[in-house]
Amino acid sequence: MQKTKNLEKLNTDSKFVDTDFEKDVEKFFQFGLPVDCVVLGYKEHTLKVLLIKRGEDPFKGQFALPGDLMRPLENIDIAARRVLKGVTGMDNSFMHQTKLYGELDRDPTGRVFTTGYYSLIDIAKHDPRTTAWTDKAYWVNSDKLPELAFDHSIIVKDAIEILKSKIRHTPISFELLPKKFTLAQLQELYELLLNENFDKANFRRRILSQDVLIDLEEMQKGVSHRPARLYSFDSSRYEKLKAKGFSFEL
Amino acid sequence: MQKTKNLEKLNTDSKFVDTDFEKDVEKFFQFGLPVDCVVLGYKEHTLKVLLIKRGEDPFKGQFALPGDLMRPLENIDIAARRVLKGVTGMDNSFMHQTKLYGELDRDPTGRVFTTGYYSLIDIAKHDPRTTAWTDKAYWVNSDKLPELAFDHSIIVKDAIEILKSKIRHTPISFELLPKKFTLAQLQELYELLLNENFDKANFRRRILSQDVLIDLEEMQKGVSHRPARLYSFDSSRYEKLKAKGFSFEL
DNA sequence: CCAAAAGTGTTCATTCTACACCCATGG
DNA sequence: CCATGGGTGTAGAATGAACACTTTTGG
Repeated sequence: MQKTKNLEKLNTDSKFVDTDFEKDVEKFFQFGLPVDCVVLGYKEHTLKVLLIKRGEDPFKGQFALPGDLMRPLENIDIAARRVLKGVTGMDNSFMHQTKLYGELDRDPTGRVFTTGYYSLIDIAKHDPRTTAWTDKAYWVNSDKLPELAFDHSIIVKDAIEILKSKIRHTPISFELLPKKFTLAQLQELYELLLNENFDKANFRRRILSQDVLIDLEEMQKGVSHRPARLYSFDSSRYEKLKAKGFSFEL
Repeated sequence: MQKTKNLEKLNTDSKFVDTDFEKDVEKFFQFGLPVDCVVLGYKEHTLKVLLIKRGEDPFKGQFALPGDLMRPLENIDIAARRVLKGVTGMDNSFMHQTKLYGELDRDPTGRVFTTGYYSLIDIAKHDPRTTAWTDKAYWVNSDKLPELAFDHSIIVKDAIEILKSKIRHTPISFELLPKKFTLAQLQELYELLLNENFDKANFRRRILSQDVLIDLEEMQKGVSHRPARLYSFDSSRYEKLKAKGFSFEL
């Protein structure tokens, strides 16, 4: 896109209208609106990002986020889930939107927006190397990311930051675990994402004192040590407490 | 838009493609991508939202958020600022994006997305009733909102929730105050947004202990009581602390 | 000297931190 | 009976809440 000459003027003078530009409306918006997914995965206390290698220009051969155009009558969240399922084969994972990206120069082929999404999965259970994308999907350590295509590096950075802040101040962590989980699993997840170690005793007290877990009175089985107690998240209780001004912390 | 018959199928079966629908791509995306602004304002310890009365169908005569189509080569943030300036006359206020909205039925005229933005201003200083929008702009108490056009009620709710959570856990509050401010002004802002009262002594200690304010060694002038000390936010110090793992709280 | 708001000190209760210790299971 | 991780108790430090108090200005 060469028509950048008047960009500055367009974006500073609210009365300025370039008719050549206006004629391009159709062309620009024919590109549609994609979603790009930051699929985070953990394995052995490391946070990884699922990347693909682009098969086409622009940025051919470079790492990028998995994404796709939204279909004309497709819900945004559903488009994101479709992409996630395509790469990982997973259907039921949690998925949140970050924001809409639309810098003018983010795509060299024209005006293309994109909607950022993120999710988090347990790599051991859902290895994407069993799907259609097999030949081009890679797990890359989140602290050793190469430069990504488009503005995808920024999208990843934003997603990780948002997830970290959410996990501290909202009970999002429970969406990331199986329905029944042990406090040790929960602690592991927090330590992984916040990159911090917690004292076992203090961690359990802090979590339990918030009073949003249901003690299932059920035990782990088949482990060669004292079996752990299983809990589940009491979302209806949480909603009640929240309505009264309570807010989950840490 | 009558073609809703196949919507469900489209959104559950990832291989299903309706060619009639695909032909409508151009039409749908010609609507472009608007921004809608949740302009929050405070006055006498009350939080208000700036609404307009729609002059056209759909939802003619109903309250709605001020918004406008993004121009083909306009930056998203800049479009939001353009709208804010149109309604309030203000140029330099802070402004953050919430997310992209795109439910299929959010606009009865077709497939229209919108990008949510929010900002917060001091009503006393910037009364919008001096701008072009004069005849149709209203400040409405945030806890007594009528039902709004489109999905604007949801957009407002999301924006307020995000602002509240941000002000608790990040130093966003300083973007909302003048460069030089007193601790009392800061406290007032927190009390307003969180709808909670704080003990003066404890509040100041909490803020000052975070060590991100610069004491300007300067005093308020012309007040008929002991003049307050002026402070400013030390953003470079904050960035340094943040990089070391510190996070601002409350 | 009064009103009004700025700004400080102190006490007591609560919570947090660190660390030592006991418990239940499989092999 | 040992290794392994689950789970608890507690002392001392740090933090927080409540409230009384002092200070500085204009009128």
